[in-house]
Amino acid sequence: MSRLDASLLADLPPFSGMSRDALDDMLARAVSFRNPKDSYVFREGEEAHSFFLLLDGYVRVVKVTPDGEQVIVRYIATGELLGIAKAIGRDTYPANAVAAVDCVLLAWPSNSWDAIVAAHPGFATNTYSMVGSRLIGTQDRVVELATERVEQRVANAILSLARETGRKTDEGILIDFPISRQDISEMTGTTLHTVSRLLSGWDSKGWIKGGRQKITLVEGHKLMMVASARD
Amino acid sequence: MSRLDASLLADLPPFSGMSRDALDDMLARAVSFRNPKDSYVFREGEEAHSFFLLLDGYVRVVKVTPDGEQVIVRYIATGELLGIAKAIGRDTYPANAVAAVDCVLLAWPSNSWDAIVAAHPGFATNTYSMVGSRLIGTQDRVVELATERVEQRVANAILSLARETGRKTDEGILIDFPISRQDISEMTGTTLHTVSRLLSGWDSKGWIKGGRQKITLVEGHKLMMVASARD
DNA sequence: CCCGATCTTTGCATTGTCGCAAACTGGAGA
DNA sequence: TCTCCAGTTTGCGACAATGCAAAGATCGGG
Repeated sequence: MSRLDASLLADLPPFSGMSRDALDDMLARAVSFRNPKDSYVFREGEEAHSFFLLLDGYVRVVKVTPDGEQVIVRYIATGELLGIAKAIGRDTYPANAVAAVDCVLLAWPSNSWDAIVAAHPGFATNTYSMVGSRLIGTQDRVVELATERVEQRVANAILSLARETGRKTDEGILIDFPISRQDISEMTGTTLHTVSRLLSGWDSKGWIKGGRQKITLVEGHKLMMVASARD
Repeated sequence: MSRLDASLLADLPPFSGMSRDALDDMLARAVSFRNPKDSYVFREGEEAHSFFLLLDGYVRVVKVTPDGEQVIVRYIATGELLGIAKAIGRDTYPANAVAAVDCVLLAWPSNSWDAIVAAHPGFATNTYSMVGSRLIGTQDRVVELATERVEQRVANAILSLARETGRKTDEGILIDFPISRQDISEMTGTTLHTVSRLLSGWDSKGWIKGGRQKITLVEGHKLMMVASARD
């Protein structure tokens, strides 16, 4: 296992406002490991033995319906926490977490949650407000699914992905991990066919640049027009 | 203002596990008031001066889209907390809360949140796990909107309302507050017309009994069949 | 370097749901 | 009791999105 330094954590939102000593203490309680692309970090229903910090990579949080359809609940980006079941009074994970690329994670045993919270109230506060942000974000998603048409939802999904995980290239803003038409459809509640039709339409207008498991946002403002179109 | 007794709170989930003294202390910090039907408890964007416990009645939590469409995010039933912005690191309310019937509420000033949490860690834990349940419930709602058809979503909405707020009558389980077809449509992301068509269809089959702002669930298992129909 | 698996595109028929319009109904208030 | 209004029902045409099917493109591995 590689050596880890507190400076790794210092700039990450979950640890903001914490002293160097506190970070050392947090690190001392954690173990680091890797998850290759497409492997599970945890599975829905599984006992929540650990909670995690994503040190590098991207993780997809996925729910599966009784008849096998997949829905992507959210993407976790580098520096975010995941699997914090204990913080919300659960002892099993409520969804599946899959590495979207090769990932590096830090894991803390769930049974150390109370001790960590007691020792680091700032960490607790940060975590609870993150849960709150996710709740609000998920509610916004409900509003979106309830009121907007597919075209707008797909435009919004691409804009958020570009915003949260985008990397600037000379063509535009590239979404930083492999993402298929199918993935976009599972984020927006539609089919890969419809997504493909929309994306190739925008591609031919030059608003985005598509590729195999790749999307580059070229003209963000055009997509914003689509996303907020009144009709 | 009427006299309030700690026994009012003792059985409510947010206060479970708390001592009588602790409940007295909580009560001492709160003020009670009434909200007539259709009045706002708080509005989206407003500074979160207080958080609330619903002592009696039902409250609708509503979001409004840029073009004026309404979405009902959730119903708050008697005994639940609402407006706990401070618990999730916010200082404005993220949605509107409207009394669905005449309501009685208890309010605590938001700036006493930290003191209350420090004095009553059990209350804090209960609150955080409630936030977690709401997050998980909202995620389930996303999955539902993304994968199920209108018919199934409407069936599910009625089943949950009956489960959470139902009152047994001789005809079946009556939803305990006035609820219009429009309300159901705002919960399920459809139009009042489609809801009306579905309900009158089920009514003529005897599965439910409709009325003006009234729904009675007669044959729950039939609706469960609809809700989980593969096609 | 070529093959096969995976991902993407596109055409066409079908349909679930909406949007509009109009008639109906029940209950509250005068 | 009558009136009025908000809420409900229902018909019908329109269309967004799906489902199915098949071809095309791209990448990784042998």
